[in-house]
Amino acid sequence: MNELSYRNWQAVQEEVLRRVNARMWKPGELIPNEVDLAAEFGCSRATVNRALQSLADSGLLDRKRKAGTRVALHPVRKATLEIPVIRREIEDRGHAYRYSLISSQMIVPPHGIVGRMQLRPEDKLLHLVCVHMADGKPYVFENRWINPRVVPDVSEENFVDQSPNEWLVEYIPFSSGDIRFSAMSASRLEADILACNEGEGLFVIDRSTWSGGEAITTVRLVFAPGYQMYTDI
Amino acid sequence: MNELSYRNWQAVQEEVLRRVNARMWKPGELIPNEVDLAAEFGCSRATVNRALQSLADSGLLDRKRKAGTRVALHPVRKATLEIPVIRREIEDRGHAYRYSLISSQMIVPPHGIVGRMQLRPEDKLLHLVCVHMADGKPYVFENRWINPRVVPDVSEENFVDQSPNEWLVEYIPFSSGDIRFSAMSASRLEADILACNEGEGLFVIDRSTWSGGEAITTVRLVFAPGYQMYTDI
DNA sequence: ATTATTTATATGTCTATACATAATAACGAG
DNA sequence: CTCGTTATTATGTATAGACATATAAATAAT
Repeated sequence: MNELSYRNWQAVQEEVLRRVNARMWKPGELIPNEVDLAAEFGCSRATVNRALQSLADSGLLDRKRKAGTRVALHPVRKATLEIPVIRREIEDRGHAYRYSLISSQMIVPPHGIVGRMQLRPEDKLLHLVCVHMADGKPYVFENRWINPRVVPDVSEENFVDQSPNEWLVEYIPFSSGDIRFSAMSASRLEADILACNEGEGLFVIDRSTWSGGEAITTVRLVFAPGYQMYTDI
Repeated sequence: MNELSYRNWQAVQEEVLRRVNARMWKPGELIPNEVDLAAEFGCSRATVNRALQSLADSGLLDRKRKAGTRVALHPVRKATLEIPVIRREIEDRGHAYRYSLISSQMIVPPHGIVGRMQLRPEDKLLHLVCVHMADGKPYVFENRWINPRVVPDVSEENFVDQSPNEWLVEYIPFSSGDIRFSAMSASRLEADILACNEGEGLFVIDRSTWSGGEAITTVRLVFAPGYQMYTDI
């Protein structure tokens, strides 16, 4: 049927994708094994492996040792969002960046934060409230808690010139965490800070960062109306 | 300093990660090339390559041919969101799924949709409005446009028993697209359908799907209050 | 000094081969 | 017929070696 050979993994991937889309290999079905595909495509098994593994990562295929490779029954779409440093995000969009610290205090956090960060009830955290602006207009409201037990240097920093967002990226190791996207209605506080109407729908990111077993920081970012997070799929 | 060898790519990756976190290799700095690292770690260059490539994918390293590999100056965090079929999302959370079609008509879409889907102005699309429910409570409001030129089978389907969300996943090839996350304030329409207050902040996903050069479908999903999208990072 | 050309080099990828590993399928004992 | 053991098999991954390719740096030409 096809005498051309697919000599690189991208070409193999495209051909596999084509066959899945053309329903030559239907959802749930087993596809030929790597050795056979390599023979058919005129390339090595490693090349087929690279192509199939990448498609499995993106959710189109399910692979299991010995069981073989199947077309995913419910292809879970994975959207990869890039979460940049806020300053960069604003500057990349061609706006002037400005940052302003609203408050900074070392206090015992409310119950919710203690739970989420798995702290002892009496632990004090650095609580920072600040706002990032694009061309002078409020862009995002940052409400952050930092654990000074994990980040001792944080005491020396006053966060007047540099935002905690940026400071942490620079001084804290690449670590694990979780992130939540949601929406909220602006309270009086958010409306004031973001210069919007009370009750308006706002995009929210809640993020916690961990180093080993300890919480480094928890932050809520509330974006001004109109904010969108975009990605290709 | 260290006589152990790192014989698999995960071990190499961990060691590289450790060195970056320990600031042995600082942000912006060039790290040794693959050949040298392979020699040091006692493994082959391919193994080092696998480890570094994976770290570059996750945003920790910047790699360029001839220029070498650097620790990223602004490590862009990438969050991978899984976008499941709505029915599955609801059922996985242990709730009873129900779906209800509100309206279905073949009409010329408004200007915004024509632009986004790059249609000719007179092209008619199938417009579907429906709601997905979890344990009888509104969960998400689906507002969808489908291009019958690309999906001819859509005319035979009435979408009473099966939601367009599910039908499309099943019958439409794996294809490219874009996705937008944002927030909105509930209008009268959303408030009625989602049984919430007018003006309430709601989480919104806008998604367009393309096959080759043609738009297949555009959908706006408006989620009931309290909805969160979660992922590990 | 500026621009075009060449060269050197680090990453990108393919190959063939080998062994590891998970998991199914076949087998055998009770 | 059921349960535990063994064999089989497809994927997972390591290796050495080779060539491809982008591009920074050096060199030559203008």
